[in-house]
Amino acid sequence: MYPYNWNRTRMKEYNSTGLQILEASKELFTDNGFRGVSTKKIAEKAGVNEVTLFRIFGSKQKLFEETLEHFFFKPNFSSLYELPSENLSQVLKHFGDVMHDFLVENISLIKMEIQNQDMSIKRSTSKFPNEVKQLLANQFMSHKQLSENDAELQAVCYMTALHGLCLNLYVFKSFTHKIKFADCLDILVRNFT
Amino acid sequence: MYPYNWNRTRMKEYNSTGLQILEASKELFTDNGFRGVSTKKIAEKAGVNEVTLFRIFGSKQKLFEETLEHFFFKPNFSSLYELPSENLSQVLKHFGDVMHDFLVENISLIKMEIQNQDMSIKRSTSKFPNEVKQLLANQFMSHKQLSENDAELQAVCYMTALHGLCLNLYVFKSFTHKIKFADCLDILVRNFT
DNA sequence: GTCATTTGCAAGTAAGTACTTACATTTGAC
DNA sequence: GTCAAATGTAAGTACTTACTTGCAAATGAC
Repeated sequence: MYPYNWNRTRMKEYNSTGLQILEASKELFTDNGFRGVSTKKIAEKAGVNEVTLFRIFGSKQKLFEETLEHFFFKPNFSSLYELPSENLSQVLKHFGDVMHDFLVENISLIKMEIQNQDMSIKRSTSKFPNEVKQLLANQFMSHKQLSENDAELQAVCYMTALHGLCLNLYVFKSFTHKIKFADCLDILVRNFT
Repeated sequence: MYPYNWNRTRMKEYNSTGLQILEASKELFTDNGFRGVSTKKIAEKAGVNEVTLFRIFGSKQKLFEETLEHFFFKPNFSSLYELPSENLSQVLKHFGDVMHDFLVENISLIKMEIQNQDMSIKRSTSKFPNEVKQLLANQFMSHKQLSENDAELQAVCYMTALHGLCLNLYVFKSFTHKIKFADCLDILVRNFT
């Protein structure tokens, strides 16, 4: 829990039946995408009658949105603002940890979103990047006396490097060898300092 | 054409009707994923009768595979082996260019594959990485006298950084500011040398 | 025990899906 | 002009889909 404020955007209340359905939805949508899942299968997996699903959520589309809403956590980047910013490598390390934990915590949501780019629900990938980039660029500027332009590029490279690393390790699972994130983060921090 | 040998794995011949269908398939599958497209719509877009589609390709699944097969190009990484390897930054630059061009050239295919992780068709993301990682690790070893382990980590970080950068720039389109790949590649090369 | 809420059950609707069959039309090589 | 291959047209099959309706059973607070 350490780097976050679990800051839900909205809080609808669901009884145990509704929660079972949400849980089943999350798993099935994650593995098969929106169109790859039928309400029948969701109900089955939730151990619930199909009609109950419609009574609670109204439609498959609304269930999908509610699933995202219910499981999606927004990281609190304020910890980056408050950072004891004497040491750039500490900043980058902390930033890497925050981003990593965020991605891991939301991995199934990210998969859901990747599988549904068409539905214009893109929280994890497109909402934060710009503000976070600026935040990180400021750190590069103050610690390495870079121009605004260079600092911005460094920030983009560092962020996307972390992003690509996590996607490859946890989503695409590209490498047969066991690669540890922590080791890679050390490398990145060293290279970017 | 410069970094590639357009090395198709198989070459089925299609007449203009078949090619129209493949073209329509590519666009529709890219935007909507396998399950988001009906054979009817593909036929419509191709300006062809639906039954013709089945006569040529047999099934929707086969059409999908044939679409991947037809548009997917495999980069020839032999140019990396033959590289005048005096200079690590040149190696990294060349490697970045190859990977960039490959990703750009195959962007719609990559989208198709991202949208169909369930179908176990993962060429771009999971076929090459291991061999390419080894290739790159060797360069790090010989140029920076790193241990095999460290060289491998550097290779993984560099590859995934490029991957993450391209995904963010061209697929997720994360940043509102116009960020140029070439500028970022310069940064990465510098940081990893 | 009563009563309202929640859930299950059975059946069904209207639409869409991949894919097939039979036959007619076009096309192009010879 | 002939003939075969390629394509179109129309219709239909068997299945799945999201979603609805009406009613019965269970549950739990009072």
